Amino acid sequence: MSMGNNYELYKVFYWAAKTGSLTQAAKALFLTQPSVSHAIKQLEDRLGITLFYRNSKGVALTHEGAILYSYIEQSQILISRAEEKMASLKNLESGELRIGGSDSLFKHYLLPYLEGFLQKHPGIRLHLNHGTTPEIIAFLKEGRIDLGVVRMPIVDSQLKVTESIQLQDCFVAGPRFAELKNMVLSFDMLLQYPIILFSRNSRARMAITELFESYGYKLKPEIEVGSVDLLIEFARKGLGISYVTREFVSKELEEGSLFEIQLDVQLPPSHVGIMIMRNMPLSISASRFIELVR
Amino acid sequence: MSMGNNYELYKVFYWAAKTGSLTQAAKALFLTQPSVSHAIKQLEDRLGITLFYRNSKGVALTHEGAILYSYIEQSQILISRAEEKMASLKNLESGELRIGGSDSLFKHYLLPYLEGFLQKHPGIRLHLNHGTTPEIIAFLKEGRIDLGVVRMPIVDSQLKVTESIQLQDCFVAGPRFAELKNMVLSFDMLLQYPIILFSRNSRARMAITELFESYGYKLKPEIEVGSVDLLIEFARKGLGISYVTREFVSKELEEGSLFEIQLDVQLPPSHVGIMIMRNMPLSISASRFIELVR
DNA sequence: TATTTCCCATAGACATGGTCTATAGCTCCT
DNA sequence: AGGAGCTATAGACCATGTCTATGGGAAATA
Repeated sequence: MSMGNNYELYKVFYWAAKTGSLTQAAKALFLTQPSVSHAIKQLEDRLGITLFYRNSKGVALTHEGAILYSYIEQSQILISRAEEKMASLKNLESGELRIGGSDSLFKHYLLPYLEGFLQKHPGIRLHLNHGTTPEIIAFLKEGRIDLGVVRMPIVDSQLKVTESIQLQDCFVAGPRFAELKNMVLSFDMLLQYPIILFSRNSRARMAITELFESYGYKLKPEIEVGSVDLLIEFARKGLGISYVTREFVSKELEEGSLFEIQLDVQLPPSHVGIMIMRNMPLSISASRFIELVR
Repeated sequence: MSMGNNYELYKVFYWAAKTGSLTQAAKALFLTQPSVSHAIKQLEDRLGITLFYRNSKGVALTHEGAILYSYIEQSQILISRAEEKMASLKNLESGELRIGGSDSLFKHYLLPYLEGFLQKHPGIRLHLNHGTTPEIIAFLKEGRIDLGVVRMPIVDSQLKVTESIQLQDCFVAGPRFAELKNMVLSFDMLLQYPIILFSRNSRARMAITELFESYGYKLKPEIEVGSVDLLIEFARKGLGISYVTREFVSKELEEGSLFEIQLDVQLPPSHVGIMIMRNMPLSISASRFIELVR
């Protein structure tokens, strides 16, 4: 068979060589001296090479033993480093957390959790990948991210989605349209005003468009913008009425730079979903982060 | 206690990661698949970290597993190299042979053995250290040479000396003293001629000086030289009568450029001794070389 | 020289734990 | 639906690594 079959013997050899004493090696390894003696003898037998000179002071490497040691020492050091690294990963002293989602969810939903997590675990490197929901799902399946944060609903049998907080989309306007503040509008009335929508095929836009259609209306935006920030900004400047997530404009609503348009139809709420791969183990950092969010 | 206690598990991990399959790893390690499965599970449990994604095609490293692998791979490669190196040492495909002795013994006694040994084992590097007998003994005790080749007798309890071939010292002269060729000389007569001796405190010189003294004569050389080659050369040139080892001038005796002086007293023979440290394991190359010489 | 005190080696009992066979569950492919 | 890959699990078994007890040798101590 192969010669030095049992790698445990190299560990014993390493400590015996390093300490120059079987007794010391035994202490380091939490073994007894005879065990170490036996292990060394066994390694020597398997290799067919005498590795140590024994005398009453201890042991010393033979020439061949010294050659072996030069390799084994490196090998053992690598294993030690590996174990240290694993410990640091486990304790979240190092590692990385890779999250996919939309910019707005990062900013308005995840930010406080991320702050807390990074403060508690400064060794963790954070990677945020933004994209559309299908892109995020693709990232997840490619293993490029540990978890995705998107709007529900998600239907994909490979994914496990846990519902998180509820969000309420709504129409908001700036002071320019102050006359609408205390009114309850119908879709009909709303469509008299310039509408600002998110430009991309976002889940929220598709949902609201469908809702209007189900009532027999066509929702055609005057302006399309590419970011949630611009949706807010344009509404504030009076360029139109923006369809936004209420929770994302809570500051503007409070300070009065925006107000919510009241409609005679209840707009459907949406939920944030946290997606992970079903049947795939979570990275340590990701599972800890999800605990934190929940 | 410490986490990844059993280094055997890393070997299993290495092959599982390398082949991407527990079944393949089992084949490589001459184990069964359940054993590998169990070993991996155990390593994961001990580390507290999931190392592989399992699916019906096989296994794939998790992020953490990949980090572990980057260390373990190096470590395993080093062990493989170590085992290869040990095998090559054992087969005398590499290694070194360090011998101490006198120049003349190297040249006239060991040379043919060394030639044969090196031809058979071209990977072995030879180190020859010359010095006086006490120096050689010191080298041995310091571990700077594997074996020493010197004249007997040696008395040192730390050494194990095996007697090798017998050598006969004698006086030789060149054609200049041809008149002595068929004579049997007494010490008295011999001392009429210029004597050439080895200059250093060599064992042979001390022995012959003592012998003369035991017969009541004082052996005082006309010329002292520092090498055996010069002893021979000076005698050939007729500068005097040299005290040399007969076996070392066999060529000159045959071709007639030197002849042996016959004495009425039998000069004591000497033996070559091969010294090694008692109670210390021999290097592989040294023990094989000694077998060859014996 | 006698004594103590370190070492390491050996013997034999014991139990841990690694390995096996058998089997089940899963996914993908035909 | 069936087959052919995987991996996971259960439980029996025994090899081997570990222990205690002991012996012997060398070196320091007295």
